[in-house]
Amino acid sequence: MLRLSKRVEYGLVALQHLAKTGDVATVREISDENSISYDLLAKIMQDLKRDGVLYSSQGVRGGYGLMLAPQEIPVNRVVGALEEQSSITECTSETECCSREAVCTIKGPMHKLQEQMEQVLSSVTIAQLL
Amino acid sequence: MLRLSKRVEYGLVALQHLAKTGDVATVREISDENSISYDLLAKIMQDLKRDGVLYSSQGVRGGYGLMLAPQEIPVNRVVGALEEQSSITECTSETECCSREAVCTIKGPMHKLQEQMEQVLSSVTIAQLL
DNA sequence: GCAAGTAGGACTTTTTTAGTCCTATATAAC
DNA sequence: GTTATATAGGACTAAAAAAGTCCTACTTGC
Ligand code: SF4
Ligand code: SF4
Repeated sequence: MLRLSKRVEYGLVALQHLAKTGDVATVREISDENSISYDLLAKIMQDLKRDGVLYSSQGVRGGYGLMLAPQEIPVNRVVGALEEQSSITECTSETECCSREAVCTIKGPMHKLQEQMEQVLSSVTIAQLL
Repeated sequence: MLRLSKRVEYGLVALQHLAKTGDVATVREISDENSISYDLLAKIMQDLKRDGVLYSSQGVRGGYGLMLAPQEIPVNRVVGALEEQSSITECTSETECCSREAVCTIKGPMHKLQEQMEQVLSSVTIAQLL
């Protein structure tokens, strides 16, 4: 369906929120203001932290903050951090692919298409969402 | 997951097949040569015909053929013909959207991203898969 | 000590995609 | 005009992925 998952969408919303306020925010704050499931967003924030886009501080008065400037966070980084697979087809590496690989005649072109998609996604940053 | 469905993938393979041979082919021929489920491909071909990309002739010695030159069939046309929804988010029209629309702050940017994706998809044609 | 936070495992539900099965209809060849 | 070979298409099942929920543990400022 060529659709971005809700995880990515929520992630972008959260990053936009942090970029806009320029301050630390708790998951609760972000989820409330944007009508996003708290539990779901909590996981997303953890993933973004793991990826190095966010830092966190635990305990009272804790929360999440941006590790990078908004213009340093391209959308494809968010996709990479939040989705298992972000390839346009089952083909990930040049070598292992789907069961039809032996007879497949579109693998090469698909990889090129993939690259172009990546480029679009990497050319847009959080700063452009403000 | 930002992934093209198998329907689109198989559709592209089939179109490539037709473009390569430049002749009419039956679903059986294409499905056999490319190890694609016959039933599944049959539906795909019907959809591509409905969209005007292919013509068909029924009965003995029938089959499917291209209605357009390979360079006149961009990938995004195939996507449009084979997938219900091809938008990057739930947002389709400018007006109706998801339940979070009232508080959503990324709708505009998402639409722009969508446009760029479309452009990539429309700039690659079947001719480039040969 | 306790309230406010993040960290994260395990799970259920829902939605989407992929794949199958069966029947009807058209037509060229004989 | 019968028959084999095609497309046309409805209905269904199975599998995979995404979305959402629930519960517990750990951290830390006050
Ligand atoms: S069909 Fe071809 S392009 Fe698609 S996943 Fe398989 S090998 Fe890759
Ligand atoms: S969250 Fe915003 S961009 Fe996403 S579907 Fe809802 S209204 Fe559209």
